Amino acid sequence: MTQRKLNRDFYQSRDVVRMARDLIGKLVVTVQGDQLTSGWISECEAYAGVTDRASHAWNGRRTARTETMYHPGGVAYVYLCYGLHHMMNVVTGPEGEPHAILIRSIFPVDGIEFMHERRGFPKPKTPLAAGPGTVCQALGITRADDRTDLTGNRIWIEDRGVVVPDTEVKVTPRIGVDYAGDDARLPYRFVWVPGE
DNA sequence: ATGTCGATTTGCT
DNA sequence: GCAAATCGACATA
Repeated sequence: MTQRKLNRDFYQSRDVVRMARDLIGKLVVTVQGDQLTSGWISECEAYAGVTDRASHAWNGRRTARTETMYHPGGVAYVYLCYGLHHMMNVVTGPEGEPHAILIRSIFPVDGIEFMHERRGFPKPKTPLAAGPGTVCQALGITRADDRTDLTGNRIWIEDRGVVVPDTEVKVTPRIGVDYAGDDARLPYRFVWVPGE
């Protein structure tokens, strides 16, 4: 059996946009106490280093918050948005290059009941983990998880051998980055649409 | 020190 | 469709 948990080499092995494409169909897992929750990554967006106006690290911006993005690939970048929503990113690439991938949606797999609990038992029609804020809420990820090593035993990503063909992956511009000028139109968002 | 606004979600009109 | 919720990061001074 090959090692399923993605290792540090993987996180540094390819361009951030290619990496975002390849994270579709991988399983993101969190462990909190004896509760394990997980889901297939079904939607994510690449934020490409210092040249990407949509990125927090655009133009080399380096602050206490963005410092995480400059870490070596394979750590989590988690920040607070609108004062109440946590955003979970996967840092990729070599140390010093601030590439990151925002996890926007998952298809829930393990611990679904516990994820419902974390979400406050939303109405049946409400998506459980569709949208970056709800993903973090369902998986129990908060700003305390910023800089968590993704090769550790708190948060990690597994390759379970699921192969998502290009025909099932929609590529679109990113959401909510209108401030980024021309870069707002870059095709850096990947959405898994099974059965397409 | 102060003001603006965000890689959003939810519920109400 | 619209606005409230809610706060820290960042820019400006």
